[in-house]
Amino acid sequence: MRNATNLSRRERQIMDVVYSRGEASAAQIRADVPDAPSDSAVRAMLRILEDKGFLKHRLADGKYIYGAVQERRSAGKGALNSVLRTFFDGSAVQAVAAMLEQRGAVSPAELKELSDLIADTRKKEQSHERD
Amino acid sequence: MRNATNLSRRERQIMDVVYSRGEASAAQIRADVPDAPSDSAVRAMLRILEDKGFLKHRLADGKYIYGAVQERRSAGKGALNSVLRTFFDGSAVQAVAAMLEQRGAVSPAELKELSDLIADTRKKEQSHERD
DNA sequence: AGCAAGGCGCTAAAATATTAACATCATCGG
DNA sequence: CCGATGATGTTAATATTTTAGCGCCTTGCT
Repeated sequence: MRNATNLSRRERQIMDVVYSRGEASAAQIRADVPDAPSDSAVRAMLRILEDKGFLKHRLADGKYIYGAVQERRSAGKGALNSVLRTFFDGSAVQAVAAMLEQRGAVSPAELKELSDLIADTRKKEQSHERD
Repeated sequence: MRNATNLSRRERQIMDVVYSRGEASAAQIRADVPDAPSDSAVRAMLRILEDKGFLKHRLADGKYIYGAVQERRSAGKGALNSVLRTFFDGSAVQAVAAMLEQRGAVSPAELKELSDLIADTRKKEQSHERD
C-alpha cells in the first residue's frame, strides 16, 4: 500500500481536503470531509496517514496543522496524468478540449491566458530544437 | 454512497480500468487491476458495482462485457474538474501549465493542436458575445 | 450421452477500514 | 492552586470491504 491509488475512501477524502486547502487543522479537515465522522475518528485517520508517510504536521498555537508530504503541484501533475490516461487516452489535447467544452467554465480572459501560455511553450520548444 | 468520491478502493480501481478500456470482460479487468485478487473476487466487485448503478453489462459470445453507465467523456470531465478544484484552485490555466511543464509530455504537433483548439474556442466565444 | 472447461452467482469468512469512548496533557482564568 | 476547556493519543468495537470456496449452467468435444 504505497501509492495514491491504494488509499482507502476516507484516506483519499482527507488527502483531497488537505491538498485543496494547502494546510489544515483537524477541525478544518473535519469540516470539509463529506459525511464527517467524529472528531477523534478524523484524528485517527490523520495519524494513520502520517504513519504511512502521506501527511506531516507542524505545531502552531498549540495545534497541529497538517500538510501533505508530496507537494501540491507535483501531486496535481500526478492526478492529472492519471485522469488523462484513464479518460482521455493520455491525450492532453482531448483533455483540454473537454475542459473548454464546459460552457462558461473558462472565461475569455482565461482563454487569452491559455493562448499566451501555449504560444510561449511553442516558442521554447522551437529554441530547444536548435540545441 | 452515491457519487464517485464514495467508491471503495477496489471499486475505484475497477472503474478506472473499465473507463480506461471503454469496455472489458471480467478477465480483462482482472488483468489490469493492481494486485489482482481471484477471479471470483473480481466478479463479486463487478456485481456490486452493477448493483450500485455504476456498471452495466451486455452478453457477447456467452461472456459478460462490462461498461460504465456514465459515459466516458462525461465522467472524464467530472474527474478533471475534481482535480482542478483539489490541486489547481479550480483554474484551467494552472492545470494546463502543469501539463505543459512535463517536459516531453506534449509534442510539438500537439502544441499546434492545442493552439488551434484555443483559437477556435476564442472565435466562438466572440461570436456568442454578439448574441 | 458423458465429460471437461470456462464463466457466473452466492455466501460466509477474513482482512481492513472506520469509528467513538476514554485517558492524557497543556493552557487559561478564577 | 484548581477546575474547566481544548487538543491529542490509544484502543477496542463495529462496519465495511475484500476475498475465495463452492455449486450451477452452458458449450464444445469425444
